[in-house]
Amino acid sequence: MSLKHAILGFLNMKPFSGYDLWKLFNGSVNNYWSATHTQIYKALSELAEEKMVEVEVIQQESAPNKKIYHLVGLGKKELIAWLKTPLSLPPVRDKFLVQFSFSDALDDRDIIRNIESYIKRVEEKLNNLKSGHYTDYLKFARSKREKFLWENTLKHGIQSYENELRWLKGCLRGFKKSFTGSDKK
Amino acid sequence: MSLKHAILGFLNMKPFSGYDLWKLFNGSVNNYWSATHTQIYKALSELAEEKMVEVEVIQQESAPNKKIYHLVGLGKKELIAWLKTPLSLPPVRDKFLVQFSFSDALDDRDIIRNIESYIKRVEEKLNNLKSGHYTDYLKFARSKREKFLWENTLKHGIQSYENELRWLKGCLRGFKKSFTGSDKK
DNA sequence: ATGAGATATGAAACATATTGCATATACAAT
DNA sequence: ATTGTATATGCAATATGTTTCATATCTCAT
Repeated sequence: MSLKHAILGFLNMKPFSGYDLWKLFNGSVNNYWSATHTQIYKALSELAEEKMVEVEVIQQESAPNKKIYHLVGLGKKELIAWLKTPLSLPPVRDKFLVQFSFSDALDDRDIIRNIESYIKRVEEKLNNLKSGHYTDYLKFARSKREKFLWENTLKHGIQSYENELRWLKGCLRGFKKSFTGSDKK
Repeated sequence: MSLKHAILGFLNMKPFSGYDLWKLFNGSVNNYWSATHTQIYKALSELAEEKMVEVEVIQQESAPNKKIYHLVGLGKKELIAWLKTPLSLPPVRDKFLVQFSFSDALDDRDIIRNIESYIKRVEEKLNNLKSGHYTDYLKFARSKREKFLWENTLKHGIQSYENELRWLKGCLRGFKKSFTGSDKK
């Protein structure tokens, strides 16, 4: 499970609670993995069973008690081993492309509407990434090297969505040019 | 389930058996969705239960019997409705980026090795896509519009992997320039 | 004061995907 | 002769992910 490795990776920086980790994941502080809180709590209790992490309970009055998870020897070993394993490309599973490639069953107008609506979503995402909300955590990098890795991870997201947008706009232009006028299949 | 919609999309072109569909999916004729044969057979029997498709059994002597699935009214309606629904961006879940962003725990050499190994995999994939193995089915397009959609779906794959490669090579160059020499963290 | 939202955790049910096993025939290559 | 590959289907177990529900306190705004 790669979620567990992502958690071990975070805990290698410093101890976190499940709630902290959820915010790190969802707040898209880094934009390469998403997870729900339920998933994270479950993974953490499994990691504790597997002796990869240790729990420290913090009594709190201002809010419910916290469980802080610490990375221990076995977990660190597992993390390093995983970080060194060569990964293969993830399987592609893109709903939009499924929709797009079967769209000959639709009217021209519906096809154009779909592309335009998806363009809007990608643009929103891109503005969000570029807005700088997500550059704050770069300050917490503990070395130039770590900062380099984080900056480039962020850049990956921006570059990917820019590329997606380029493709979408090219499609829209091409489609309108070739098929507008004949608005029924 | 989007797998079911992809299946309905294929059956809208012409009737297929589960085995045919598996080849269409895995043979990466189109490169935007992957599925195992087990998954496909299960989805087909569920679609039959839901009255979206109908089964026709073909007796064969040269090979085991075939079940050919036909799209019927209800399935066609469901397909058209789904094709028109605006989709949101898929969640990002990229193992390589998880590995990359936590790699400060590794030596320079291991980081470089990881990037180089991933570059090779992306290049293989790209050569594969560009080789033209997957352009044959474009001939089966029944309209200029359908051909346009399929060509652009293929182009999406190529453009995405080219973009990935650009990013990877930029990272590698940047990393070597900034950190080579100090080979321990 | 009343409700919304943040903090904090987790069980249970459901949905989806992967891996391994199982079966059976035909044809081509070694 | 035997191995491998293609055809053709599907069950069972496991892994992974999402959604819904449940609980409990504090703070801030209306």
